Amino acid sequence: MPTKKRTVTIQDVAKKAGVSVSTVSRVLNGKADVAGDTQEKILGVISKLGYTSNLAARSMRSRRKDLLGLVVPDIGFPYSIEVMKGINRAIAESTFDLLVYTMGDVHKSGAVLHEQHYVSLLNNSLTDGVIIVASAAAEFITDAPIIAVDPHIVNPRYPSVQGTNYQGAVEVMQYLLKLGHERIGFICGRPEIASAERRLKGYKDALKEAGIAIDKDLIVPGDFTTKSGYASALQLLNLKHPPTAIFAANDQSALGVFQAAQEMELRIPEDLSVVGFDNIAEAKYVGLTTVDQFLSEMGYIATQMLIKMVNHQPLDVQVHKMPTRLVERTSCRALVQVN
Amino acid sequence: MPTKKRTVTIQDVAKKAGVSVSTVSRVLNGKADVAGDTQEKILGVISKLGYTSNLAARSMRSRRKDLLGLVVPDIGFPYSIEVMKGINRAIAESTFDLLVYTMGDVHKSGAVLHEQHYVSLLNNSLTDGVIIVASAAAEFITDAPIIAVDPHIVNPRYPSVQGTNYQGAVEVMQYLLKLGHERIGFICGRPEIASAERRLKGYKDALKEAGIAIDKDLIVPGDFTTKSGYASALQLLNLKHPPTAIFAANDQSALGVFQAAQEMELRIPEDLSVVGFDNIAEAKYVGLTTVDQFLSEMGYIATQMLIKMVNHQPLDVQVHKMPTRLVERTSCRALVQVN
DNA sequence: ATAGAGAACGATACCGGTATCGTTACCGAT
DNA sequence: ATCGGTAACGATACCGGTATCGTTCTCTAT
Repeated sequence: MPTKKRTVTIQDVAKKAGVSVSTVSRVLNGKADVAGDTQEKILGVISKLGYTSNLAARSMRSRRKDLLGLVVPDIGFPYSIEVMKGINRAIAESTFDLLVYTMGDVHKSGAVLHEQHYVSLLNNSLTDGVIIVASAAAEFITDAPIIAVDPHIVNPRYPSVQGTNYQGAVEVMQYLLKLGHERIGFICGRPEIASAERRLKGYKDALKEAGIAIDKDLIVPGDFTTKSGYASALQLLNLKHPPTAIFAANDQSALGVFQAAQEMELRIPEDLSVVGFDNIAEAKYVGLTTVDQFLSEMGYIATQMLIKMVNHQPLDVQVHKMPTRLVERTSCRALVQVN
Repeated sequence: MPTKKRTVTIQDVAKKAGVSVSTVSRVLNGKADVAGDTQEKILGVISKLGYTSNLAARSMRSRRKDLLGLVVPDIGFPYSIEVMKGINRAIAESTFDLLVYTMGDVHKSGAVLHEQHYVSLLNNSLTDGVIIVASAAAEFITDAPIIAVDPHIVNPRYPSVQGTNYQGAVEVMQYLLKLGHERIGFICGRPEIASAERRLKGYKDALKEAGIAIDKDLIVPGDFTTKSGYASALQLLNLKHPPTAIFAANDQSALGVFQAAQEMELRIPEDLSVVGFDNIAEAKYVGLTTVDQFLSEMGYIATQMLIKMVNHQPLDVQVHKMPTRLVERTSCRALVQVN
């Protein structure tokens, strides 16, 4: 065990170089007021001592940190991953770095509280601005740049990037109806989340539009997980009049439908048509027809908007609506002749 | 635009509650020396004002932060994602939170420099310890708990969790040899990375062991990306004597082999056998036979080891070797009768 | 020669917390 | 009545940087 070496501070550098801390700080921040040879000497000492500045100390005094924060419920979710890819890309193109705060498990108790805590933690401490993904947190924050991707509530007090969940769901239904399906099951998302509610409404409205009565048995609960998708699919498929098609509120639960179908020895799409929502990476591999809501792009745009806010530039729009696109793969079958 | 509200500080809370900052701090940290009603009043003020403590300020003075840092090259990589899942799990079980630092793009210039910078940034500023994933950074760090997952160099000066890359590669080769393959192509990983080198050595040694001469044409370069896997696969498949099987240094490049095969209208496994390494999520969907090196578990164990280090508990081992397991799926075909 | 300007650098306050030590009030014991 | 002990709380130094202002020195213009 090596002796506990104290970390090198700016004081050490100043002493070693025979100058004041002020001068070292000036060199570190590229200010003009330093003679050429002094600067060289200080830089030499810095690299010799292996000095790196203390983020905490710096961010206390100076406003600008060139750092953006990201609060995400669960890093492991495919959904989060897609969004993060886009954020990553925007970060790589910018002068900012990224600090991700995660709470490990959304479902653990007090997660929302934690979430709020972290947002303000990042917010008034370390970062210039914060991106919140799929959350209701930070409703009380007013004093710093914040942007939400797919917020849980419809009209947050801060800017956001949202998918066109309603329109996307309607398109799915029109597609299934065109294929001749009339008994279409719907696996809900978490009811407290705005996007889940929008998709359900799209499902219902499209049926009404087509003159088909809504059968309550065909609408089953869910919480966006594969597990719940599996359970709900079983429920649907064991109905006396099971649906010919299932529309799951997201791809993760659609994957659960695949599991259930396999277990009941139903082939997709021959015996059952399935559509999801999100277009996560896995969807491609299982041939799931779904709605691409360009999650990565949402992350990308949100980051760019946040950077604008940090730089005190005006935003073109407070709410950026991201269009959706139906991605037709091999999980649906036509029951009628389609032109 | 709302007026720039100053963030609420401990001073504000103290003033509002009619006590000193010391007392507020005591309440925040759960110290005993506070009267019951005083505590209640302060807690009331805190929630009324929506106060949250400034991480930067706190971590400057107090040694313990209950926060672990993670430096990861690219959040979007399936490899990183798997490791992070395990870390996430360990974090959820612990009292620590996690701060992830990413630089967006490994391939952007100066990334290694950035990486080192971030490590020490987190290290001596914000976190109690740091996990480094797949990197050569932090060679110069000596003064704080650090652990590496799959480090780029063989013997880092700090503890690490490593896969048994050599053994895993040997097993793959023995498997392919048993299936009757003799012309086996190898797509390399990034040569500067220790694990890539170990896998290559496993490939060569297994061939030697089987008495098969090494054909240099069958060993092609790569850099762990799907793109390079695609290009290298084309190179192999256009050989005068193309291989009957390709062993890619990781799953990502194996995915590139799939692309190349599809383009050349070769069926897998009928016309070409493919094996990867890592067992990322995608591998399951395409039926890729690969080596599971339990990335998630590696992240989990590394986190637990780091927590021990932070708590000044002794480590059982400095280098935790994680065994590998061949996952047989549908991307390989037997050329001979196998008992 | 002297004033004024500007370059180069130092001294110090300050950011928002925590750690340490000091102070006050109140209690029972001598 | 005086004292010692303890509970409750306040005052202040300090963490490691940056921002601000002041100081010193040189050089040029008058």
